[in-house]
Amino acid sequence: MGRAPCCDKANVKKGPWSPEEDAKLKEFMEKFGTGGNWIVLPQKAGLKRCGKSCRLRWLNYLRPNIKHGEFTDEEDRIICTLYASIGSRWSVIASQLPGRTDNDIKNYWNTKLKKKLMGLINPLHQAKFSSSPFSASTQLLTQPLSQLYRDYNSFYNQAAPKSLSPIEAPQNFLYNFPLSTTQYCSSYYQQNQEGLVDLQYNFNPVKDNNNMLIFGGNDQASCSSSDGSCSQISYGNKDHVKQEEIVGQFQGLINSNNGFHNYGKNFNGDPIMSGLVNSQLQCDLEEVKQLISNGNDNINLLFNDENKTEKMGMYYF
DNA sequence: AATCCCGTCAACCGCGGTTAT
DNA sequence: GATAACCGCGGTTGACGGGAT
Repeated sequence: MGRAPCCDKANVKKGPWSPEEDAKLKEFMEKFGTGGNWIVLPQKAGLKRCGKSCRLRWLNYLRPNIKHGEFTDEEDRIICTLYASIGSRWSVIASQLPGRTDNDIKNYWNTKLKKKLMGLINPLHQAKFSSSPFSASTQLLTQPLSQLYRDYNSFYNQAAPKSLSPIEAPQNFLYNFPLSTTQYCSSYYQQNQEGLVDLQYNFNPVKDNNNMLIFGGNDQASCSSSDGSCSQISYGNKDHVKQEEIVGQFQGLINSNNGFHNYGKNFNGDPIMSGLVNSQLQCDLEEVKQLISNGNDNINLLFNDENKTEKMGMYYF
């Protein structure tokens, strides 16, 4: 024998909530809280609703400190970064955005943010940067990372030096990418004496023991969740690094996404980049995700100012 | 003015893990 | 231990409003 049914399914109201229902629920919650049981709440509060419906209404709309309205650029950046790292775990993403609900973020992603990103990387825009050595074609690249770095600087120093402001990103940044549910790959980037970017990488069969994703160095930002079940996410120190360093990171990330197993060094000892860089950009969701993932923390480049499209083209090739 | 189309978002549905009986 | 509800989550739906035709 199990429990008694939670409610009389035939006698509960469905559909949009009326202001009167909202008022009842809000008043009850403010006086008594859930009491740890959503199922009996509607009865006590005098609502002809299923407890599940009450819970949703409260969490997504009525509870205090809910933020409605436009998402900020910073919020955009966080959503993109986390989506690239952990996928559609909206509750975890929501835990990083105080006042935002998972439902809100999910809707925002599906209706706006995803399209925004796809629009930014459309072929027309690609054409604008077709002279970039990084957007030339869909091809297999096997160049030393340092050469890519030089090419990139050479190109963009001529093309648009003024629009590239210093980029905020952690230095010596440790990225963790999910390989599977039990395996993560870490890629580690540093600037060497010549100002070029070396790449170190290793495979960690140790996903987080505590469901923790680590995005950076030593400093951590705390995380809390409305339901107490949050996965923890910490960010590293936010040293400023120069554009050149970002380039190195970015190259490495592309490589990461095109197959970790191909990672390696050439005969000269230079890290090589191997894998397809797709300039056709037929953007389905997975590809948007991949593109975000390529930029990873550098996604903040997209949300810096009015010239978002301009910057997108520069950094996504 | 009527209709269609599309974007938005609140709410529902169903699943998987957990918990009470 | 078995059963069935609870709970939280992510995917999907459908009502609504505004713009286009």
